Amino acid sequence: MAEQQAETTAGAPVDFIRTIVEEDLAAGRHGGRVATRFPPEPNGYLHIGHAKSICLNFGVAEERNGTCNLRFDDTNPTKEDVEYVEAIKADVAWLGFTWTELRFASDYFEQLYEFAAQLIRQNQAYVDSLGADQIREYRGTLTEPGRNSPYRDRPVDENLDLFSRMRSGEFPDGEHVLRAKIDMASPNLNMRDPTLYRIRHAHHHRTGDTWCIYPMYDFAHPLSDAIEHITHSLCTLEFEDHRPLYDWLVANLIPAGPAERPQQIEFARLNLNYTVMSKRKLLQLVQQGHVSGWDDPRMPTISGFRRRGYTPESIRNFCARIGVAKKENVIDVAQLEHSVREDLNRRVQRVMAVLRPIKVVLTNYPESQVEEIDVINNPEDESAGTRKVPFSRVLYIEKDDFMENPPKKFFRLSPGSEVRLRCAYFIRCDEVVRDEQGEIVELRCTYDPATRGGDSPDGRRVKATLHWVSAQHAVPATVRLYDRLFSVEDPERAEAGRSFIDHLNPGSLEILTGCPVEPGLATLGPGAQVQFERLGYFALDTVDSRPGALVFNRTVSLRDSWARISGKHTAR
RNA sequence: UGGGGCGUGGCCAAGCGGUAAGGCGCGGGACUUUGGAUCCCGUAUUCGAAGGUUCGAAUCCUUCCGCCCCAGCCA
Repeated sequence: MAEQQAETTAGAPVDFIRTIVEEDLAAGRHGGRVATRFPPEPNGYLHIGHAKSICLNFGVAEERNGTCNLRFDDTNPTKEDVEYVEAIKADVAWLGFTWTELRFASDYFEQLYEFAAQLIRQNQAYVDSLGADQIREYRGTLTEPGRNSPYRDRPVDENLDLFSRMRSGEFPDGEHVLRAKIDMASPNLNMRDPTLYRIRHAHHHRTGDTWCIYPMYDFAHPLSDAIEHITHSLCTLEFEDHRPLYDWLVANLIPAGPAERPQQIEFARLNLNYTVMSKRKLLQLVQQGHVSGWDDPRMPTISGFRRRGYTPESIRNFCARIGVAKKENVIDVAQLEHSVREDLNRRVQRVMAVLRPIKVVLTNYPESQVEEIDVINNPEDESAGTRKVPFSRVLYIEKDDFMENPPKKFFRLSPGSEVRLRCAYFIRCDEVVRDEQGEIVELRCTYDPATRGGDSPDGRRVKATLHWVSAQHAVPATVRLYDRLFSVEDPERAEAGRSFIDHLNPGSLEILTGCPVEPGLATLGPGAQVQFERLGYFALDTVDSRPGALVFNRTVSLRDSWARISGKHTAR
């Protein structure tokens, strides 16, 4: 009973695709095998939307002891590049998945060519010599049926001859195409004699100049799935109308019985608010220099999130939480941010850094004295222990941790009030020093020697604890504060005369220099992740940070209820 | 106006004829040496709408409404 319950709980499908997989398994289809594939085209970097697909495909396979191939859909040489295949492999691996086989659609070009020839022999494909414009005209419209091409009834032998001459390079681009012979009157436009092969005299990043005809996605994909014995071919909703073609090709070229053929199942792609997700638009951001590259920490790319300080676990948890369904969706970025905070909170060390410093002088603290204060590394993890942080007479605290005329809900430092310096002492502000312009330059305070460690023996309480850095021991750092790339929820929404570029958030990157951080940070390695106490999670930049010149990227700020109370939404 | 999909709280999402899970967000409280974290409590008399079937409907039927996708020799 308990055993059975554990089994149902652990094995319960969590979405409609897993339900289908389970039913197929129960029905004994595919001999109890589950085989999926993640099929990116190497024409750009992977983004968070791909992460959803990756988690689904690899996840379903893992759960069912199945296989999942990484297959590059490299059928259009003009848009693709090895740079992208390498980046994609790195991103999938970083997310923590291991592919069963690494494949390329181009591995199958010869087999695909044979399949095409077979279709011709079966009188189910023909070489059309209409131009692209004419083909479009003949296709008809959404409401009107198409017309047969005058070349539709070419004899099989002529088609075979023409197709082989297309392959051998006898014709220029666009002269002929190979089309499936299906039904020009079909209400589904994808079935109106879809193009299977086109001539492209282009260099392919893997096959070089071996080929000058390339298969279309609609032809290559189902057959590649069949070649790899894929059982469940998961893709996004816009391919729903292509399924009849997928099934037509498999049924006519693959001997397997219906229950053994690969099955295409569509799910809704991921959309996130305050960003754009299409490769075309991301490419535009890169090419026009609105961001520093595909891995700019503001980009919704896997590499951008990685550089920003996101962990693979946080992205996988995010994907697990948003679910898989067929409804168009727009996920709130807050959901993603929640996932990183949750993960970083339990694993990352706390550290003190002051972003916008104001000097505090402890007038009753001995001039040359330095104490090594024990500071807690991670209150969520006792085993993380403590570290020594130098404390002295002159310190820096955060500028907005002080207010000369505080509103009632302000608990931090103000004239006459007492606060705690984290793990150190209680201090009280006695005097505010200004320069000629009236700017506050220094706070003169007194500390209570009896409160060392942060507790008062007399039971006195304070309402706030501030982070601090000893001025003479501080190491300067550059800190990059990232905010959402776009200032509107849906930058892609069509608006007369406006492009998504017009919605870029001018404040998406704020760079702070010379920020005093505790000396221990000088030894952190690239990519190291920490929490700046009371501020947020930060990661040492993997590209620009140097041992003597630290550069931190803010991954995400801490939740800040004071910001909500005070109405200041610019997270510090 | 043809075809294919989808409509459950602000955003996701379970549910599949027996009387609305969960997460994010939001609001309130407890606790707190991060105004962090954690912990409580609250947040849809109602499932796009209207009819119908049924003892009983988010779940079945009918009609209507709304949104998305398709006319690449892109994927």
